[in-house]
Amino acid sequence: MTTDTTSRRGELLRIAARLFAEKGFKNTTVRDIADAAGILSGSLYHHFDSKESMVDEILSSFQDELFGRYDEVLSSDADARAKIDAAVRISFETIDSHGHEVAIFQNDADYLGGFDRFGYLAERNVQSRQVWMTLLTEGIESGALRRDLDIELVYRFIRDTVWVAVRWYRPGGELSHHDVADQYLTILLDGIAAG
Amino acid sequence: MTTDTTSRRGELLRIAARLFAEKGFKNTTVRDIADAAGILSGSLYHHFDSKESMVDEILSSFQDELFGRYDEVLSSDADARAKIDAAVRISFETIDSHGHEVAIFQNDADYLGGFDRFGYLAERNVQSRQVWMTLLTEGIESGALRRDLDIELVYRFIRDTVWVAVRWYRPGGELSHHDVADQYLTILLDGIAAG
DNA sequence: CACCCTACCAAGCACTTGCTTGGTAGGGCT
DNA sequence: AGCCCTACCAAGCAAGTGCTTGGTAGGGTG
Repeated sequence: MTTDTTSRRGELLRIAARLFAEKGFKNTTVRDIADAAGILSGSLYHHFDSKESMVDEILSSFQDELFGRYDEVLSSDADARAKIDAAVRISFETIDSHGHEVAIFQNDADYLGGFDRFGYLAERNVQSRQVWMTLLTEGIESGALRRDLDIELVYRFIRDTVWVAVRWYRPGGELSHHDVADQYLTILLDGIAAG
Repeated sequence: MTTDTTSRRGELLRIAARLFAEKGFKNTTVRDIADAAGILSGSLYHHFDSKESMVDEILSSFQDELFGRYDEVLSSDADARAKIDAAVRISFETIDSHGHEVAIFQNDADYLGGFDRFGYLAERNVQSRQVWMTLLTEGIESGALRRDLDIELVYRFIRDTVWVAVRWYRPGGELSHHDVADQYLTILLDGIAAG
């Protein structure tokens, strides 16, 4: 046999991530994961402490990567509109490259947040809000964005719309993540009304 | 005792709907529902065939009501923009008045759709798409909406954004559903960019 | 009074769940 | 050859799951 030992663990995590994304964390059993990997459920515990620690590893490494990219945008010296543009594009790129992780976060963060070990999920939410509020405030003060909107609502609008696309976006489909981001930014910035 | 016999069933359904919305269908046990109602789990089966039939009843009656309202808008003689406006407002009103049902549909439709008895969920999705594509096509042809957008994408953005608000909107909070709809329609139609 | 009906209880069954335990195959290293 | 290490198997346990069964309290109706 000799499956590459260094990657077997990662392979199991990828399999688990796919199932968690498709069926939800609670609704995915360790036997589901083991079946998909061609082993028995008990054998998973040679690699991982628990089902929770699997999803923990999946989500935490994903979040670290994502917020690293946000930080790059925040600290860049582009103008407000360009930064908002960049932050939106990061989201759609992430849905393209890490769709499973995004789906798990979207669907199961509420449930997982109830456990101590997933406290960082709530922290990341706060952090995400700060990123966007900074960008939007910058946009309004620089005159790039209109002043007559509720900034809190605009934030929620963007956050929800951007991430919920994971429900229908499929990598390799007709529309690339660039296409989707282009269209979304057009709607967000200029609206769907004529003239 | 003598709890009003005609409403006891409905009361149990309301309790179940709240729990399904808060914790998800699969993650809500019949013991959770019974506890919240102050009875034993087995006693639920005097009123309902199964846990599935509870959520079935909750969702189907809700869907009937919702699509009845869409039909009214479609068959009205208002202009395209007014119809889109009305359809969006229906959604936020529904989130206000039937938040639990909307949440269940948003979170568990995928899972429930796997069972035969919930085939109407997929049908309703098709129907919803038709409603919106009709409205958007009408809007473009009448000149109310711009022609340079992917209509399929516009539909998805509207659908997702409108319903995902159930995640944060709370009836009786600072913002009424009218406020939210106003702001949302402004963003959707005219965008967030200045002048 | 006798009877019925609604709403419930008490107990438990069959199954699924996450996880544990003791053991094994087989490649690599000395 | 002897040994270790990684990856896995085989079996099963305790808790939790949806649901069933036989029974009961108590108000309403004839």
